[in-house]
Amino acid sequence: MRPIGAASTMSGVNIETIRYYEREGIVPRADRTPSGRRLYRDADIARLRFVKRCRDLGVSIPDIRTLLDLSAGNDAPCADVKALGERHLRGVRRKLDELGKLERALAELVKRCDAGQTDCPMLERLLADSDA
Amino acid sequence: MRPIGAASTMSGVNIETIRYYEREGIVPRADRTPSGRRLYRDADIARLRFVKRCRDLGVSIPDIRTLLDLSAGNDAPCADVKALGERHLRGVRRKLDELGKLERALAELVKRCDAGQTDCPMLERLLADSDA
DNA sequence: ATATATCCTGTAGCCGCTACAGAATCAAGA
DNA sequence: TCTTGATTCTGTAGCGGCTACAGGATATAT
Repeated sequence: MRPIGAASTMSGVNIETIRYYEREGIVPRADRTPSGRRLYRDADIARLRFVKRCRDLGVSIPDIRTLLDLSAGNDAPCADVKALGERHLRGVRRKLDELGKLERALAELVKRCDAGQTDCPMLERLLADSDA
Repeated sequence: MRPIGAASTMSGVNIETIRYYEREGIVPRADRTPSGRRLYRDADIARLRFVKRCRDLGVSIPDIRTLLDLSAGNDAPCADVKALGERHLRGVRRKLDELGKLERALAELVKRCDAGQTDCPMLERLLADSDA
């Protein structure tokens, strides 16, 4: 049973964020000392770490809720978890693709821009009327 | 001089977003009809399109402000614009890299997950104590 | 006893919109 | 002219996922 600071260090979740998760019901309300300070057992900290891992993977809070619900059921229906993972993966790949296009567009803009000119080709291009 | 709906269609910027940009001072306060409706001339719409292009490239609002300030100066200091573009490009590449790692991690998790099992390897891995 | 660290609640802010509600105004047809 | 329906107005609140206070209580170390 550790205080919130230790739980934060051990899980990698910011203290304020832990309290936020509790408010939002993503983690259950923590036990308290007589004076009202939160106390965490290892299982609670593991749960925080789970949430952290998911967040680092870009999983949304609602999706994490779903995963936690699934894992809480007697049988964890792997097919459901997999479906969620695949859906998320598709989203990530879409973003990756968009970001790649963006990178190329931006690199092209910067490349045209040879410093020292009075009229900046990058600005000109962004300001231009046409979309070409 | 067109009403906001036309300006929205022509620039690709949502009506509500146009009003938001005006509130935030990203675009100047539009002229008004006697009854108070906004009117846009082509130059205003071009400006909206500029903002839109930048946003599509992932440029932040503060950075767009900077670009607009730069372009408003008598000489548009190309070096400054280029610096901003390069900084932004570095940010994009960093994100691209992170997203790539995420994609691989997620694909690995999903791959391990052969549907139909009682215990889901994906959940297990996310719930595991170790970080390995 | 005191200093400092940690914790509490509650509220407000961040970004960049988006979504209302409720009222006014406009354009076009009957 | 009247009516209908589309468009616009202001103002406010909400989104996600935190983060940053303020102002106070409690714990720990010297």
